[in-house]
Amino acid sequence: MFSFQLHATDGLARAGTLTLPHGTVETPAFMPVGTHGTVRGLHPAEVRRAGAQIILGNTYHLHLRPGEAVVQALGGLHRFSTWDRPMLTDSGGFQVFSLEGLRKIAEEGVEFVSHLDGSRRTITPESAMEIQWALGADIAMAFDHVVPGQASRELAEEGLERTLRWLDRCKRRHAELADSHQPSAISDLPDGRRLTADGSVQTLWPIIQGGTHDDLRQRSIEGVLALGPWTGIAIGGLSVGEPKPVMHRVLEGLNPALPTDVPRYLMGVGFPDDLLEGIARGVDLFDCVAPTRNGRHGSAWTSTGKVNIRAAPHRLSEAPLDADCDCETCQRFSRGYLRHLFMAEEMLGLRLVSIHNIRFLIQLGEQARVAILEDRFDRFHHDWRERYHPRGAP
RNA sequence: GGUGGGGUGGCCGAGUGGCUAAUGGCAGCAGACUGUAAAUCUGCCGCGCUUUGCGCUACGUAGGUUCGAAUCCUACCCCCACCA
Repeated sequence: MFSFQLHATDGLARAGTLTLPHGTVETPAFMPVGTHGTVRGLHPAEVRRAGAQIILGNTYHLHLRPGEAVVQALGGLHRFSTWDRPMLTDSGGFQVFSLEGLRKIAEEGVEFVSHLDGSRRTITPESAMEIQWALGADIAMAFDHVVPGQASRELAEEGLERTLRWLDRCKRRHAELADSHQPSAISDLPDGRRLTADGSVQTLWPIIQGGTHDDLRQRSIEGVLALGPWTGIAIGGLSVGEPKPVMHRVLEGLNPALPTDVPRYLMGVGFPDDLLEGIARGVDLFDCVAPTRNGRHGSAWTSTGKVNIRAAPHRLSEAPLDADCDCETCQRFSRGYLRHLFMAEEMLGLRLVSIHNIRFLIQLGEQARVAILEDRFDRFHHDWRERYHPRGAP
């Protein structure tokens, strides 16, 4: 049910196919983020047409609202959202980082003050598994302790050691859930719908931490592998405030220690240039809120750099966002119209640029894959960088 | 014709002697955003310059009082309400 086939490598870059209960994912691939069970602003059909093979959901947010019991009662996250392809749920570990000030970390778990109503919610490694099991994504993520990019060695070490201890607990609880899952014993609702998520099986992926310290990263991966085997391994705690060269160094340092026969997932990355830098360093999967968030904010990526569609010069432009893009937005709408939509605060504008940005990243993954298969990734990467000059970059 | 209220920067609208080139909001301009507390946030926003500063112009118009006026006085112009 869970397998990864590596088709080709080009330097450290890899092209493969990941097989999951709800379908396959050709890598390298970008996974759009759908925190609340929806890629914000977009219809599942639009996400699909943008080329998405797999999307994310979030444990913390879906636990608070509507609650995993509701999702489960309505058939699991796939059926609930009508996204019938692969899905991955994040564990809430990132919220330990992003909701700093609203949470308290203890060995047992993390106590959150709900940002919705102020109520106290505790997420433990065990409950993160139970929630994700109820949501029913193909891939569940271990509950981890993410620390900021500027974190001291001491804090990074604390985060990585706790993440390892929690991983052990996640693995045990997830195994219990899987063992107790008897397809023949799925309880049914009176109307015949199944209570468990599609009746399909779910896999658990661990997360490597260790901040920006190479030796801590090594310790983290050794600890993770000792608890294996795994069907995929995630690299967490990057793109959280550390300089880019540091992220690159950490990825390079990790490479020799990573097994080659499982996909590597770099969590929370990234921007287009980061995607290629990650692929160049052996990463297979990415996710990031940037395409949708930036899209809503009027910031679009194009093959020749970043474009702020609200900027005055686009007022009379008939050109598409990106002449080289095959997305629905670029095939149909002018910059002038898109700018108008943003100035008028029409929601269509937010959606159209989100669609473009998602398609842009997915297309980038597709192009990289072809280049790797044809053994010309370095050339592709170089040429791409030559054209893409994000403002403010050297 | 009379009485009362009012005319402030692109718009709305505070401000009733110095701390006011003038609070706010809108509009406009530019930027940020990396496992989503984000359709959010930040900066600029009279003109010019050698721009952490300097100069000029400015609160209907003209004049006056004062060391100093968007703020006080006079006249005029215009707008609104009510009365004839």
